[in-house]
Amino acid sequence: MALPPAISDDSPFPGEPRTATPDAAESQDPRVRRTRQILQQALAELLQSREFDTLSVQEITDAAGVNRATFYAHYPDKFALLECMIAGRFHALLEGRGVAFDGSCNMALLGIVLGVCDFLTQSLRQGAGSKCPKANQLPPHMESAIISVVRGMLLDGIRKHPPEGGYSPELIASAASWAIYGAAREWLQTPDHPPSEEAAPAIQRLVAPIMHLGG
Amino acid sequence: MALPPAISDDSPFPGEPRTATPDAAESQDPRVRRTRQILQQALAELLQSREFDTLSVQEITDAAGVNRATFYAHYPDKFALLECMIAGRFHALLEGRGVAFDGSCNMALLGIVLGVCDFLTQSLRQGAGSKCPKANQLPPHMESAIISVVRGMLLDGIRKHPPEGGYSPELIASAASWAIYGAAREWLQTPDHPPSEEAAPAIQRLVAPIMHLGG
DNA sequence: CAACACTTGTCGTTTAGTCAACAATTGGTG
DNA sequence: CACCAATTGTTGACTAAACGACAAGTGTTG
Repeated sequence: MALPPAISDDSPFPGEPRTATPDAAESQDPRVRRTRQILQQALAELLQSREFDTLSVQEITDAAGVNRATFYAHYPDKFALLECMIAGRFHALLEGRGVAFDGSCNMALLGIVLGVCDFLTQSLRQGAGSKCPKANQLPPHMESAIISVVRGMLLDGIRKHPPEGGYSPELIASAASWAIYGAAREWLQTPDHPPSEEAAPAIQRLVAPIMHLGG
Repeated sequence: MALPPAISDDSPFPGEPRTATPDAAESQDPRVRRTRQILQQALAELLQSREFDTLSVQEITDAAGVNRATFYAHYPDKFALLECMIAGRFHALLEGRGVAFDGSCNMALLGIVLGVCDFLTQSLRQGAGSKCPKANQLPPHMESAIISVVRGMLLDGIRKHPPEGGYSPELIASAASWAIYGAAREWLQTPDHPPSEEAAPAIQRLVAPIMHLGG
């Protein structure tokens, strides 16, 4: 297997596999939680010194102290593990900041945008040791994982406070999440870019019209 | 069960249970390594804010994310867990300092004595938050655990370089380990005691004659 | 080309961990 | 005293993980 599988279906839970596990909801079993967390932790540590593409499933499971067959009981391949790890960590970052669609939608949106900017920054800083072919750029698997999480959170928010423009929540969420990521990426690659606290509100105002379509 | 079970038989491995597990050697299975480490870690964290006697097995397993029945598959009771935790951490301290009976026996003995002094000091510092009935004193379970580890290490050393006094290695190891602990305890309770680097050589010279009996 | 070392998924069997229930014990509290 | 709530070990059924082996694919080295 050389190419990562395409991301198509809706992401069920951050940090939890999409495929390969028939469990619809997140697993209650402590054993399952444990092994998945161990695997994600091991991957994160390996990524500090190694490039993702050079890692084999065997290496990951060895580092995790988990049997290789167990890996395949949770993730279809290493790309799925990477996605779940990214999603889980990004979700944790937002949760740690208390970002949620409880109060103002605009505040939540701003929090998400700021989260994307900061998460992107720290992800690039971490992988600075490896010699990337294209500098200041995340591997595509990571990008799609982040977008997927953002889309899920926006979808939650839209369903709590549905707009009235006739657009499907999925369409709005997809458009907005890709827009947020693209803008954040553009901001980060700009040579002398302002701090995230300054850029995020601008991006938020840029994307807000998509969210409030017809509202 | 109110009183801890007596420590009688020889300790097989530091950080590993003595009883309740039929495994003679340390377990190879990653699962049992994991659970034991998780349980010991959970106990260590709970001890930072709670007194050992007030902890229930349920609380420990809850903190560890391990089922209560699993606890009893590894340890006969919470006292055994405490012993294994202490033994494991003390053993790790010595290993981190490279203390072993490879080269000079006197150097190894000095390292062990120094280890006991420092381990005792840091153990008391950690439990400083809890209101101990007798200040500057470890609960008896911890004391016996430390002595047990020291005895095991001395036994290893004696068997590598057996003295010729006709005494059994077990007797020599027991006498020396209790002497070391007693001396270190006395040193620590002395009001204006010197630093461990100063006290350890003195204790070592005190105990050395026991070790070299007839050699 | 063949030989080689390595990786990828998958499978069946054995073992460890989970979970709910159990009787027995302990420690208050009215 | 009786009552209640919590803790202690233990059991049995179910499930996840470990382990070894397997066929098949991928380089790469001579």
